[in-house]
Amino acid sequence: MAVTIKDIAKAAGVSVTTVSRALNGYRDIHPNTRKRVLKIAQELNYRPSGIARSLVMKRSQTIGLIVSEMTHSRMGHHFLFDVICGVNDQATTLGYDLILATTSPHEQQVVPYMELCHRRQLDGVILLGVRTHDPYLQEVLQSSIPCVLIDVPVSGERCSHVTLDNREGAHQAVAHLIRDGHRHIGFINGHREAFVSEERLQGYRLALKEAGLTGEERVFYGDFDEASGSEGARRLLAEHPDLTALFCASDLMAIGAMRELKAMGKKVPQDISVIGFDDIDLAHYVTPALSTVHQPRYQFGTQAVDVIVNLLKGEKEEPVVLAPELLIRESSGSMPVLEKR
Amino acid sequence: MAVTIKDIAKAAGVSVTTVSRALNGYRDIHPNTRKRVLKIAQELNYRPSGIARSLVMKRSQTIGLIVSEMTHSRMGHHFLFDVICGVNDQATTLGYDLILATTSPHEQQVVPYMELCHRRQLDGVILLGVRTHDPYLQEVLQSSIPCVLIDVPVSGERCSHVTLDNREGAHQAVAHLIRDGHRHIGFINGHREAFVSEERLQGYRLALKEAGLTGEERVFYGDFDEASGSEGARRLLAEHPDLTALFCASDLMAIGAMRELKAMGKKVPQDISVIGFDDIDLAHYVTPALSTVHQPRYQFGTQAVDVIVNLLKGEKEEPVVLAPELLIRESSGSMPVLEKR
DNA sequence: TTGTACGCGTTATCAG
DNA sequence: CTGATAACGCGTACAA
Repeated sequence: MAVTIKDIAKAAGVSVTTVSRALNGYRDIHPNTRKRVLKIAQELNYRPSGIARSLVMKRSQTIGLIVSEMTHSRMGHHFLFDVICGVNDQATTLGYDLILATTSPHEQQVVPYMELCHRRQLDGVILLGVRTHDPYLQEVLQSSIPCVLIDVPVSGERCSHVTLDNREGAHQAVAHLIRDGHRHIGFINGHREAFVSEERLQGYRLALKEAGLTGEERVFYGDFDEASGSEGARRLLAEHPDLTALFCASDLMAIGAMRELKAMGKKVPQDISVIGFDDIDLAHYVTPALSTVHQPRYQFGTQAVDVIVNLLKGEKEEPVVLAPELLIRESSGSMPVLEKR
Repeated sequence: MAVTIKDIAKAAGVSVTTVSRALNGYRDIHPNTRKRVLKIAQELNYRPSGIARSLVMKRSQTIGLIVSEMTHSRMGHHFLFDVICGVNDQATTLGYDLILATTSPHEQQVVPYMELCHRRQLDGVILLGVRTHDPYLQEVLQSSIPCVLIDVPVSGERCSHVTLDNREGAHQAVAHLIRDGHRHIGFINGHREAFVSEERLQGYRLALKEAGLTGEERVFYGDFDEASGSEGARRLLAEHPDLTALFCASDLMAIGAMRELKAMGKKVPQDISVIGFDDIDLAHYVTPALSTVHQPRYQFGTQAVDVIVNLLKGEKEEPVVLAPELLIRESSGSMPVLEKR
């Protein structure tokens, strides 16, 4: 059906070797021969077969983006889409194709990591959304194919990661609240199986400690989504009515918390301040606009590709840790100390 | 490096043919031989090469999802992500791999459609975000590989599409406004190069016509994003101060319009009603919550895959037209006739 | 039931 | 500068 280099060879009266050389820009070929071959290839509307090339070259110019729990995980599209865009754009720029695959903690038990990679001859893999105990984490390290994890601080021989300085991000947010006069600050964290949760907890603790508030640790573990934010607010305030600020490990939880606070008759930020994490689109559309810690999601994607491509060249890659940025909007403010006491 | 059927054959003392047959579940093979082969394959940790298989089978079990203007187009992730999820999930379910590729009106001129398809031996393609004058539209129809367009009402021999009944969606929204007493209804449409724009315009017109409001057509063409919604509101109200309702071809434009209206000192919905289109997440987070026409985005994806897979089987496929659903929230309401006059 | 031989489209090796 | 020839990993007539 489709025209191959064999057809071109025939039409040009040369061997396939020569055609291949002409097409791939080798130097040891007569300029005229090349021109003729190129012209015929053009006329015949020749398109190279990446498949065949992959088979013989043993590399596919393809990277896999494996996302665990794409639909349900973390903030769903609020977080994932930008990362995917970044990965896609940069992969395209660097001449790689992108295969999108999804999995889940369960799926990971039935389909081995290497199965996915080998089937498609993936040159490298970017892994997104894996939890601390997921099977793939081990398999990745044992695998011979380069991999970069996003938001999972694991590295190895052919393995690196890109993430945010989550500790610093949480620290900035909580330190800001403290500067605003808050002394009783609750923390609605993500679930324990996310690496970022531990890091953000550390940032929260650090900020409290710096302010001599060590005994004031109030943590609730949610699962990053809105409903758990509501629950967190309810629980924390039931146990600790003196809380004047809430720091949340995701914007979605912050929004859930704000909804709950409103239902409780508390005004944000007059009665209680709220700061989120992620800076998803919603954050500046809700009322009041949500103060939050911005994550450069698109960059996560582009950087991950950069790292994987370097890994592919055999270079050892240091992890990439991006900087958070605290954005203060309307949901946080000074604690009304004077009025209250 | 990796273990092949050749290795298995050697280890099992049979020919590669036998191995191939055993692995692929053929019947004409001795049960014991099969067991032995399977066992050895297992022990050797064999993984089949999809690449090699694709080469010989001439199909890759891969479908391409080609998105034009992924980052900038239409509502960006608000629309795309869910579709991608649907495509991905259903493709996985049906045993297909997914290659994600992006393009743009400009890119389409430099990289021919068939280039993309052939390089990866795509079995079929789902095309998203193409405009009325995009080059790929023609190429798709000439191509021999099956394709389904999303939101582009074009069909052919090996080509079908899935879309919303946009005309009906717009009609429902505008008819609803009319039932609420509105007589002067502006329409902020998307740009002219989107197929859906024309369809929604028809729905708007139909509703006006049914109410004997033919002369009341007030249309502004935006480009689906927030800023153009603001501009639309400004322009329309400047020229037609008597407007008491605005129907917008996207939620983003509706949100932009509401922002502008607020700036103009108009209250929604007391002074003017607003209805959007899409039902993106933002719609029910903004204040007032946005009335809108819901699109089953995830279904767009799954249906597209279903259609493409049937097309692959050689079946002729009818276009899929999904039903819109009007959701009335807070941004629209009865026209305050009595108070005003 | 099993094996031989060939082909898929391409690149690489090595002579000429 | 060019051309046989052999891979790459797998499926499949055809034979045995």
